[in-house]
This record gives sequence, structure tokens and C-alpha cells, in this order.
Amino acid sequence: MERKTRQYEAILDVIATAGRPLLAQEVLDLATCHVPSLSLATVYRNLKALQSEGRIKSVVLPGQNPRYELEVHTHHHYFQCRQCERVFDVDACPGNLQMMAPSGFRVEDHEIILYGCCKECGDGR
Amino acid sequence: MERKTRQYEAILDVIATAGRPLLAQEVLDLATCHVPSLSLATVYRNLKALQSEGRIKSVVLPGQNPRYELEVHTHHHYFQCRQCERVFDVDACPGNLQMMAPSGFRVEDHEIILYGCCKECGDGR
DNA sequence: TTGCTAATGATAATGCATTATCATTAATGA
DNA sequence: TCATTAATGATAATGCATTATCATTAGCAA
Repeated sequence: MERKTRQYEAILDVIATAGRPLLAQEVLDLATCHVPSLSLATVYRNLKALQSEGRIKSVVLPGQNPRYELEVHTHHHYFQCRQCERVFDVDACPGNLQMMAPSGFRVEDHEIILYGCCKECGDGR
Repeated sequence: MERKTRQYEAILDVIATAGRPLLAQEVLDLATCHVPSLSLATVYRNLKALQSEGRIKSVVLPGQNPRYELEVHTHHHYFQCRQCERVFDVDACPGNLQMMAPSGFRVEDHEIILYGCCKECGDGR
């Protein structure tokens, strides 16, 4: 991607503004407001380009399609609301979980996904 | 599944003996020792039957195909070795992670996946 | 403004895990 | 042992997210 297109800008803007990981389809839905003619193929093309540029990264939850968020290079986790199915970043972390592993196993990294009810869905709705 | 076939027995036996979640393909590979003619279609059929019978459950890691293990109804987590890619059960659990969530979010459940080097791969190999 | 060509939009093609199909095999009750 | 029919094996079909294709559009350097 050498040229700055309206589509590229819209897609990056939508991801940056959302503040949470978005599915390709969500990116399309949101960016269509900015560029009505936007195509899903273009979304995928730009998501791939943005990833190789190191501007965004993919977030994969078990059994779900990848979501995309800004690359921040800080260790964090995720929360998924069971009602609206949206995924949110979680900055807190319990730290090293070596103690959880059976003896002889070396823990190098971990992933934590919280499931529950998000703030909006919890507010009498 | 109303009849007890050699295939059914072999598939359940392999899963029970492995002591860790297995991919459908791993089940085929291991059970083929017991029933050489075993087909992948039969593996899928029996995995589905065993699940609806409540004997096994599926374990899904981000971006990976489902694995299958005995249904034990006890809360536990998983460890994946980055070298051999095998997945192991982890009984330890840090407990309620409500404190990790942003305020207003209610945590109802969580999932933890540890990544690292398993005991076997760590023993000079 | 113009020309070049990268990027887009629309849609067909792909990859791949899983499921359906169907002739054949084998488990079970009589 | 036999008959019934559920289950199997081999393989074609499916579903679906993602990618490729290609004619058209639109950045951008001159």
C-alpha cells in the first residue's frame, strides 16, 4: 500500500476510534459511514497491509474470527461480554503464572480471557 | 450411536488414555493402531456422539482446531508447548479475577492458557 | 491537467475442517 | 446362525472466512 486512500484512512480511523478489537465485518460496517462504497475485500486488504506495517494486530479468541486493534506492544488481556459479544481490552494482569504449571513445565507467556457482562449491558438493559 | 463398535471403543479409549486434549487427527492417528481401517469420518461421528453423551468435551485454543478430552466437570485451564504443540491440562487456578476487569464489568468466568515448554521438550531434546 | 498505475469494488475462487452420501460391513436380538 | 439395520469407510459436498481476479477508479508525480 503506497498510496493513501480514503478507504485506508477510514479503516485505520475506525480501528483507532473503537478502542476495542473489531471483527473484519465490524470494520466494514463502521467504515462504510465514511466511505459508502467500501468493499469487504478492501477491508481485508487493508487489514493485512496495516498488520505488516505494524500499525494493528489481530486478536483471536477461541472459536471466533480474528479481531483487529491498534498495536500497542503492551501486555494485556481481553474481556468478552456474553450479551453483546463485544471484546474489550483489560490492562490488569496477575503477573507470572509459573506457579500454575505442573512441575517441569516452563511458562513463557499466558493469555487470559474474561467472560461476563459489560458495563453497558449491565446498566438495566 | 446405539451399538458398541470397535471404533467407538478405540476412540474413547485413546482419549481416556492420552490424558490431554487431542485433535481429531491425533485421535485418528492413535486409534488406527487399534483399528487399522479407521476412517476420519468415523472419528468425527464418534466425537460428536461422545460429546452429546456427555463423555467428552471440546477444548478450543485461539486460532486452532478443537481438541477433545474426557468431560470431568472440574474447572481447569490449559498449557500449550510451543515446541511439540501438545496441550496439557492445568488444575491450578488463581480464582476469581473480578479485580482484573474495568469497573462496571461483571466477570462470570475466565479462561487461562499458558504457553511455554513442556517437561518432555525441556529434557534436553 | 494528464498519465501512470496502485487500489478499489464486485464477485468468483480457494483452502480446509467438518458433514453428507451411499454401498458395504458388522453388532445385536431372535 | 441369521436377519435386521446401525455404523463404517471412502469420498464427494458443504460452509464460510479469506484471497484472487480483473475491469474500473482515483492517488500522485510531472
